[in-house]
Amino acid sequence: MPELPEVEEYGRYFTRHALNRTIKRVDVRDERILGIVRKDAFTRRLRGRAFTHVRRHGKHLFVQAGTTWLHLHFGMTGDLLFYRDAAETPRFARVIFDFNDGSHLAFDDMRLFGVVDLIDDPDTFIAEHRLGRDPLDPKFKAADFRKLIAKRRGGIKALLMSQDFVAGLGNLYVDEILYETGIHPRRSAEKIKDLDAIYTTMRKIVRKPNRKLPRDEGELCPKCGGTIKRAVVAGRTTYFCGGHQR
DNA sequence: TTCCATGTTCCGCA
DNA sequence: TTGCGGAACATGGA
Repeated sequence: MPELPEVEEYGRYFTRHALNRTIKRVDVRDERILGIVRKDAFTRRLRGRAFTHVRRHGKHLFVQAGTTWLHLHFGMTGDLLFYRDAAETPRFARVIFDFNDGSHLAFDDMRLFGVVDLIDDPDTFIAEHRLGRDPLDPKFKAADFRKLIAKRRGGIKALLMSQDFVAGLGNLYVDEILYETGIHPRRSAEKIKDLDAIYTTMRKIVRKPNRKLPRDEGELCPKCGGTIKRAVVAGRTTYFCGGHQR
């Protein structure tokens, strides 16, 4: 379930379990999960090393291992699992790291939309892929958000989901932000007055998701009693309240 | 069997 | 140049 808050949690999970253990063996079970790097290079460059430091930007996780960085993207169904007993190997493990102490870390991904790769430098990656600011970055202020949005036009939902605008928001959290702020997902960004409310709500939800938006068409809105509607906006199934979201 | 899925990218069109 | 809709990717679950 990977949007920013989930990827942040994977980062903490990685830090808690898989740092500073020597990598004894790298098992690439399905090469389709790899990005640029080929299987033999991937294995060779990590074997004997240890992961030392985890960094996240938007939905991307970067883990330092000597002079290289492991890059993880979770796609729709990516997951991370640390375990000691090989019998616990998850069903769709695509890459498994075996550590010297007998423990394992698996990247599990049923649909294979995720990516496991090696990169030289996260900052270069972020720049090259034109990723926007991370909502959890303490230096990302309301004034920065206002400046950014002033340069853009188009529907607010599509904009908030654009990783080059702000990195890390996906379908569910954008719906949540618009529900909380009472904004219709198709409203033009340039017509929104209260940008600070979006900024504040975005930061709040990404820190502590509340998942209050009902995801059933026809249900009554707990906020205003309006009817929950379902539509396709920016190419994604969207739930919003026909009552208070304008 | 059919539809749908918390993501990204590429293409054609306006 | 920007934004948008649609399709593609791969696979299982309801």
